[in-house]
Amino acid sequence: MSSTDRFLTCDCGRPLVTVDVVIFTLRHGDLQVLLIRRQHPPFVGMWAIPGGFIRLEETLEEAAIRKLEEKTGLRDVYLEQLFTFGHPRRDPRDRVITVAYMAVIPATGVVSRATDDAENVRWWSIYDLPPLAFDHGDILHYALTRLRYKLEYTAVGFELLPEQFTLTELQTAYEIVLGESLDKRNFRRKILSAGIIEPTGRYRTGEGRPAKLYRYREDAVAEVKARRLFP
Amino acid sequence: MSSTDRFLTCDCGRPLVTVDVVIFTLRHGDLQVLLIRRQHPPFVGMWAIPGGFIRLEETLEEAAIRKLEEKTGLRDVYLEQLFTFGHPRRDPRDRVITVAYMAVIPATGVVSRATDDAENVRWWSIYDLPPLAFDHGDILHYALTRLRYKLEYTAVGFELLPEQFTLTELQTAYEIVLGESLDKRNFRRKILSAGIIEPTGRYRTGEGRPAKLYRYREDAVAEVKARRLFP
DNA sequence: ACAAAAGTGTTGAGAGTACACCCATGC
DNA sequence: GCATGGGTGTACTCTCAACACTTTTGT
Repeated sequence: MSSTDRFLTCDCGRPLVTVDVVIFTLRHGDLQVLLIRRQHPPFVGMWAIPGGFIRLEETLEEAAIRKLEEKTGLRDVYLEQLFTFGHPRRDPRDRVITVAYMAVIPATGVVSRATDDAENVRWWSIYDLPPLAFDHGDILHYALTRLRYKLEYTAVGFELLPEQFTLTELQTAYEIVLGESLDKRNFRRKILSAGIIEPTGRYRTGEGRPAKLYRYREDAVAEVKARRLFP
Repeated sequence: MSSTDRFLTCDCGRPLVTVDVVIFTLRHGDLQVLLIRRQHPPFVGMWAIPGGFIRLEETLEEAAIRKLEEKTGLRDVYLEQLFTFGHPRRDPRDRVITVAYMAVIPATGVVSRATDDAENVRWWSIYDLPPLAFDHGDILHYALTRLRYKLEYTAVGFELLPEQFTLTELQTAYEIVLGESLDKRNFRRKILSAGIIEPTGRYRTGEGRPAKLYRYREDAVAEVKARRLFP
């Protein structure tokens, strides 16, 4: 069944249910989201959050994982249910309820499929978005609020970085998401005293003094997953 | 259309969507939730969170408000979307996705309709629940976690009390929800310095010294509503 | 006068904030 | 040797936690 057919085949009083996945990453020193240009009515040519109908035999999270993999080729990334949007006229064709998810993928997460069709699938700065279809502006606004919020009391910020990273890279990631600059000494003390990262023993060389590389501690990863509010 | 019909009339690949409303209140010095005994299969005789199908022309929040009023006769109470539960087999009959809400009503909120049918609609202690239908145990567990969590950084606790209240009543409400006792002096200092309540000038008399009555400040009420994460 | 609940201050520990210079490497 | 980014410590403020007695009323 094509997605368009769903709007034609039923008059039983049941709504349609979709998942939409806000995919955040860091690119070029900027917080970006993956959007898709719509090819079909309504809102042709406008940009939309990747999403689609849930299948009857999959959970909501499985649907979100499936959509995420279709667009990015990635699995096993941070994924969290955000909110369910269900205004009766958010889609002009039919009653469509969407369960919004947020995914956070590492800066180096090579996203091959996203560039297959660069005209219609691309990354956008969260601070400079194109016109958006449906209520997707609301969804993105909510996702950004939640991401910033969780950055302060969970370790979700680490999901934006590759497995090994320097403290400066971590601090820069925080600064980009929060949209404010942080004090280097205080940031380092706070992160290190939290005991959630450990040095790998390796160094990253480049211009200037080599920087010590860190990784998240295994048990800290477990703790982050536990903080996903549900399940 | 009766609720049972919905399970018979469609084979179009669309799920059913319900709202379930976890209604919290304080009764007899205990944190309680309103539950309904199921009269129809599945899970006959087990207890369930009040809920029902959304109508095509109402928002999700309107559906939750409607369900809340049907069961309690109350409007204009604190209501917040919690999480959407959508395991494919959470209802054995059909694919049913439920958007869970949490309502918090004052201890004195006279709930007339809840006692119309005291056999099948009653309050239960959150700490001593009967066998629950569907995944309603998970939903209640999540709701309690969220309520405790928000108690610490929002003013949702005030929703459990009538318009005027004493500081001891407020502290007791916090202690009941959190399941731990709090220091009287620290609690009072923290609440008063937050500047969200003000004395009414009246006193409650009873045994012992009369207690000063407080109310939430109007602008604090606005702030609480703003803290509902969405919309 | 006494029972019952309301109300009130101080101290110590830890967390957060502000702030400026030296260090190790590549070229 | 100099440009580049990495790495470090201290003092002040504020918040949080622990802790016990006095005040006001009704009977």
